Amino acid sequence: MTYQNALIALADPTRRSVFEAVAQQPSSVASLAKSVPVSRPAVSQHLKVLQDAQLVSVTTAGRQRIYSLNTAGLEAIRTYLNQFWDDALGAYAAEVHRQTQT
Amino acid sequence: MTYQNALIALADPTRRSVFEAVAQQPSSVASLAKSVPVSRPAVSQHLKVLQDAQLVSVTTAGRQRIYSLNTAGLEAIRTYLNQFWDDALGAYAAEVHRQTQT
DNA sequence: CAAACACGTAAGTCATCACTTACGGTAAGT
DNA sequence: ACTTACCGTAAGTGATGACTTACGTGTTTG
Repeated sequence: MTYQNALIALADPTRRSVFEAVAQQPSSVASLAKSVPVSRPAVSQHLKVLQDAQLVSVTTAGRQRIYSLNTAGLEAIRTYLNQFWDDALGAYAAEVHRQTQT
Repeated sequence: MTYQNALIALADPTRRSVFEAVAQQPSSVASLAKSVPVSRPAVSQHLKVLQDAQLVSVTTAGRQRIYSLNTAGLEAIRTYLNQFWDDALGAYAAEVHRQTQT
């Protein structure tokens, strides 16, 4: 369920930039807003989407909100993608079998 | 460059359904259109996006176009995501180091 | 050669979404 | 207490994109 949100979250370029910045180093919202060509509220909205997708986590520190990487969303995508590697192997085996049937 | 297109391609639900159907079994366009609640031209458009993202490949067979799984797009996403696991490990190590500094 | 099939593409429509400004609420500084 | 800093949310706008119908191209069949 969450891998769908994670894929949608990482599809947008600026939201992906925000995510990459958070992954490199836990940061506040204002700090993240400086590394991206959009307004601070826009960054907040992106962070909400990333949080729903379990790609980032928050911790309140005084009047700051420190966002950090959450691997749960990444794990969700990875397990989803692994399924297709099995499909690829199956298809390859089937092809080999077909070629062998002279 | 292609991992961005791959993420965008897999973000849409119906396009993801088309991709999953192709991964399970190489199919023609008309065949795929039956497994999804949209028109045949819509499926064609989705397949174009998937092909640009190197998630599917085509091979012409008579008047049919057989689409099959292409692991290149999947590989692109995987290597992109792996980078963040390294980030997570680095952040964890830094945290351990901080906790150790009494 | 004509008819039918499989498919891609063009053009247009409608909804979703990314972004902005404006506002309210909480925590720190003076 | 008053001001300043940090942040989330509401409302509105513009653009992107997913979908439809209509049409053109190439391939098989009668």
